[in-house]
Amino acid sequence: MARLSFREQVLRVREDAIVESVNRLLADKGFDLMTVDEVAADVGIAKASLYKHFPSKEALAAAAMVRLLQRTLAVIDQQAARPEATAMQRLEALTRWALELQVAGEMPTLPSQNSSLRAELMAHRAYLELLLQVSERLGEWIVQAQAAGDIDATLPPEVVLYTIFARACDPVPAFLKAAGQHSNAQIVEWVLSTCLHGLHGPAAR
Amino acid sequence: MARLSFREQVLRVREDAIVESVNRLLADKGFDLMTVDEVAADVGIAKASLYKHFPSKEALAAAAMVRLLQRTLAVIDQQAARPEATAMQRLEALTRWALELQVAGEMPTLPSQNSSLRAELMAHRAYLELLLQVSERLGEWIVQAQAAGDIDATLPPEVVLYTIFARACDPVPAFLKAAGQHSNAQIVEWVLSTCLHGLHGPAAR
DNA sequence: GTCTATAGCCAGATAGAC
DNA sequence: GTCTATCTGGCTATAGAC
Repeated sequence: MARLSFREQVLRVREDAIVESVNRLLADKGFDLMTVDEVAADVGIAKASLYKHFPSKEALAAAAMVRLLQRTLAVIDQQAARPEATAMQRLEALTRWALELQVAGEMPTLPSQNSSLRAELMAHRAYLELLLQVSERLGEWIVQAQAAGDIDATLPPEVVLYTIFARACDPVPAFLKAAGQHSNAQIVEWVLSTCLHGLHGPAAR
Repeated sequence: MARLSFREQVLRVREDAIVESVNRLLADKGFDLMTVDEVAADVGIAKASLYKHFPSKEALAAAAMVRLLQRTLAVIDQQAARPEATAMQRLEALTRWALELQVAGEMPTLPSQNSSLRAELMAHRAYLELLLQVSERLGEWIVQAQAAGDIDATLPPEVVLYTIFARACDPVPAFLKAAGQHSNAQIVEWVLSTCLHGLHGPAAR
């Protein structure tokens, strides 16, 4: 890989700072309530400068989602490197990581309804590529976990995949945090338990 | 109760039509993407006339939520009238009803992040009153189901309550509908199963 | 590439006649 | 209470100087 010039490194660092701000603001207020002015103010540059780096608000959101998917893949790699772990344990670890990210207020979430945003995401190659990679690698583990009897084999793998994905925007952690009576770790364990064992709980197993 | 005059009845009917439109638009596009112009056009009146009935966009959303909670209470009453049913069966029936409403595209959902909306809801007495009623009546069934061993007794009842509430805005049904390969009834059963028994499924019971 | 200043647009809310 | 026409503010995006 070619070495980056100093100018390019500066550029890269600045863009990282932008995407990190976007990530936090998306986690905080969501796409519709996040304004480009806020992002610029948070990064500490002028709004017009922002638009030199990213052509639209949608592109900002897409960049934040790409960053999230890259981190997700890193966690997947990390779990894949545990030879002693079962597929189910890997899926559980990934889901726990996502929930921890969420209770820490660092999980960006996009409205699935906004059509201009959807259009831009569906045209974003890096995003689609990463989404496909994540889906495929989780898909393998899901099938393995079903074969091992750890996941209900009558569920289509896509149902399992979406159910795991949905933990990233589960409103339950936010509600429990708002109540203010429980630790983040406790909240994560409860939500993870209801995801894996349902309301009935793991008692009978 | 005093009989309503003819004028009052007309008013009531019109407001019902407004709230029904809001309900569908909220289910369709969500609060942020729903415009007051659309609501007016959908009802077939001028925007200014809308504002004679409801003082703000937030008030429109609140009215839709009040309607939803009233219907929820009606379903709760209906379940309470089944003497042979267990608390768990009643909770399950209510959750199934909510999921059916969602796949039918009739479940209004509000962004939990919007603060002006939250403020207006928290100041809306009828809404709060109904929310409290629903929570208390479900809370009773939850405690009973825990005592009967149907729900994990180590979960705080509020965790169970929020988990059930969250089925109303679960993104999984919408994703599965978008895939277009499954019937609405099948989708409801899968999501209900993952809610009650988790990914592991009911096999071991 | 950074800034200040502003264009252009859209949506929530209102004025005022009827 | 209904309408048409308009106000107002905030937001995305851009022009143009440096």
